[in-house]
Amino acid sequence: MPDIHASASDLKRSDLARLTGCNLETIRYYEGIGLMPDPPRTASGHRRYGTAHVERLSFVMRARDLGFTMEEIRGLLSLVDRGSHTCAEVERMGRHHLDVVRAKIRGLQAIETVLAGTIARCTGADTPDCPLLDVLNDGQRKPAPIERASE
Amino acid sequence: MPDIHASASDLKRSDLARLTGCNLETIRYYEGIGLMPDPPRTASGHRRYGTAHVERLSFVMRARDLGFTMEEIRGLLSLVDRGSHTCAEVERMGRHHLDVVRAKIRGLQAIETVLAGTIARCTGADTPDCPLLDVLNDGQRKPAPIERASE
DNA sequence: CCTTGATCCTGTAGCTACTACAGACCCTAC
DNA sequence: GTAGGGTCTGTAGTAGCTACAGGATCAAGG
Repeated sequence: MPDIHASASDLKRSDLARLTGCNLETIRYYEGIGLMPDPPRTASGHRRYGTAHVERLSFVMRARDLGFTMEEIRGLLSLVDRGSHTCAEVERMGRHHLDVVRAKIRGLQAIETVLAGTIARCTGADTPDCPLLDVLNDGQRKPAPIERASE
Repeated sequence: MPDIHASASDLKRSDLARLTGCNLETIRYYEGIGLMPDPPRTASGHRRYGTAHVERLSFVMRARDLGFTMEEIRGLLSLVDRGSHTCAEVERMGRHHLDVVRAKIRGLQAIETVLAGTIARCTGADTPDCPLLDVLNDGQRKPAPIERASE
């Protein structure tokens, strides 16, 4: 039967993982790179977490879900940890990230356009001629087979 | 002065890099993972490439530009190398990749929606209160007031 | 009290797709 | 002949985890 006191504080690593949805090993990783503070330990060296750790890790997870890089999350956390952050600062970081996200979307949409347009011309027949291969070969003929030296 | 014969065949690795726009080291990497065939060597061990290598690497580069993974590119190349590929096969791989690309777009658009909607409520003031931090601290309490694109 | 099985610990290797460097060798021009 | 590049190999580093090996420890059943 699970420890009834584990829901408030005194959490094991597996409890923290379960409560946050974070992978067990990732918690240790975040600790290693300094995103999560070193937790207190039992006499035998086992990590014990409290509600502050749950909140901290949840913050990291939500930032991660929004696509922030570890470096950006580190920046957000250090702003908050500093205790004197402003909405303007946070907004600036958010806007920068939004720009990155939108650039990624545009890049993928460009790919989608080419890919969808090309595949639409595919016959789906059992012939070697293929518009997609033509695009990959850049409008040229079929690739000349290379005699492979080894492998 | 550069070798005047280097444009047709007998290319050095740096020539191949220049002609394809591929990074010098990446060529060796592609050779290592078997995407590019082991090229012939001079007596002293220097790689020499021909036009077939240029075409092959260009194919890889274009597939890469379209976001295909190395594994997918390997699949495309092995189809072509087999010499008996069909448009249907290539199309199937292309459609699968297109699905992946579209899923990525949807994921990023969901992020964009939340991020843009949240940042729009930022005051940009010198106060610690910040809608973006609210979302990161507790995704439930103050969600962005915008309909979420499903998935 | 002892055993068993689950969980915890540490360190390290693996993943993708490169990129970069160190140190040795080679090649070409002057 | 020598100076400077280019090329060779192997290895390490990047992001962001994830997974395992091999040992220590914990919690419950007998």
